Amino acid sequence: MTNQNNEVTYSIGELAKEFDITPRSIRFYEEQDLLSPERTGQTRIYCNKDRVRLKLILRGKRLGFSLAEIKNLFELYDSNANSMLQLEAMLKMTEQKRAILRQQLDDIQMLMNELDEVEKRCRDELADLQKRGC
Amino acid sequence: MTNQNNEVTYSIGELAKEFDITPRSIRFYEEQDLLSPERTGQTRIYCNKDRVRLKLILRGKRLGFSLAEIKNLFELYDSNANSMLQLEAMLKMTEQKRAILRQQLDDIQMLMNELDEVEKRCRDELADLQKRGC
DNA sequence: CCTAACCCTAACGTTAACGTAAATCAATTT
DNA sequence: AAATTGATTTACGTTAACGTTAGGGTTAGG
Repeated sequence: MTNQNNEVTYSIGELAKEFDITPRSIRFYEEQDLLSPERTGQTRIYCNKDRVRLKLILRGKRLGFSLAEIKNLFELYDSNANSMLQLEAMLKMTEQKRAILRQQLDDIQMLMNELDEVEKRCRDELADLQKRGC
Repeated sequence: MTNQNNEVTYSIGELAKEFDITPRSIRFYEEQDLLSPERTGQTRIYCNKDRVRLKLILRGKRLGFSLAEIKNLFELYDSNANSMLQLEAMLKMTEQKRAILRQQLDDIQMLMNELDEVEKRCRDELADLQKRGC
C-alpha cells in the first residue's frame, strides 16, 4: 500500500510474513522502543524506514545482540550529539561494537575450520564405505 | 596441577577465573551434558580436553548459539557415525551451520559499514566544533 | 447478515541460562 | 582450635524475548 505521500507502507502482517517472524514480535519491539510506526485509528502502518529498522533489529539478533544493545545502537545512530563529550562517547561506543564484531569474525573463522575437519573426516569415511562395496 | 598421568588439570575455580565466568556456569554446562570432568571424591577435576570444550562452548555462545545447539555440534564432532545415513545427516548438519556462519559474516560486514558511517559523521562534527573554536 | 481474515489491547505463561542463598564438607592457615 | 578458602548439592529466583489465550473491533466477500 501507499500512504498520502505516495510512499510505500506495510501492515504488521506483511512485515511479519516477509521476515518470517510473528506480529507479536514486531509489537514487542515497538514496546521496547525499537520501532514507532504511524497509526490509522488503532492500526499500525509501517513505512520503509520502519522496515529498514526491523531488518537491522533482526540482523543484530542474528549476531547475538540483545534488544537493549540494539536500541543502544539506534540511539547512537539517531543521536544528534553536539557536545564534544557526547561525540567522544559515541566514538568509544562504535569502537566497542567494532571489537565485538572482530571477535566474532575470529570465532567464525575458527568454527569454520572445525566444520572443515568434521566434514573431511566424514567424507573420508563415506569414501571408505563406498570402496568396501555397499 | 597435574593428575596421575602427568597431565595438566584445573579446578573449577581456575577455569572460571581464566574465562571470566562463574563456577555456577561451568556446573550448569555439565548439567546440560556439555562437559563431564573427572572427580576426586566430590571435587571436579578438569583436564585439558575439558578446557578446550569450555572454550568452544564460550565461542559458540559469542556467536549466539544456544547451549542445545552447541551440544548438537559436539555430538556431531564426537560421533563415530558409521552408516551412510548418519554420515549424510552429518554433512547436512555441517552445511546448515556453515550457512548460518556465512549469514553472520554478511551481517557483520553490513554492521561494520554502518559503524563506519556513524563514526564518519561523528568525526566530521568534531572537526566542525574544533574549527569554530572551542 | 454472517463469517473469514485481518487488526487491536491486556495479561498471564514459558524457556534458556544462569544468579543467589543455604547448608555442608575438606583442606589450609593462623 | 578456630577461621578462612574453596569445593559441593539443592532449590528457589530472575531476566529476556517472546508465546498464547481471551476478548473485541472492522472491512471484504458470499
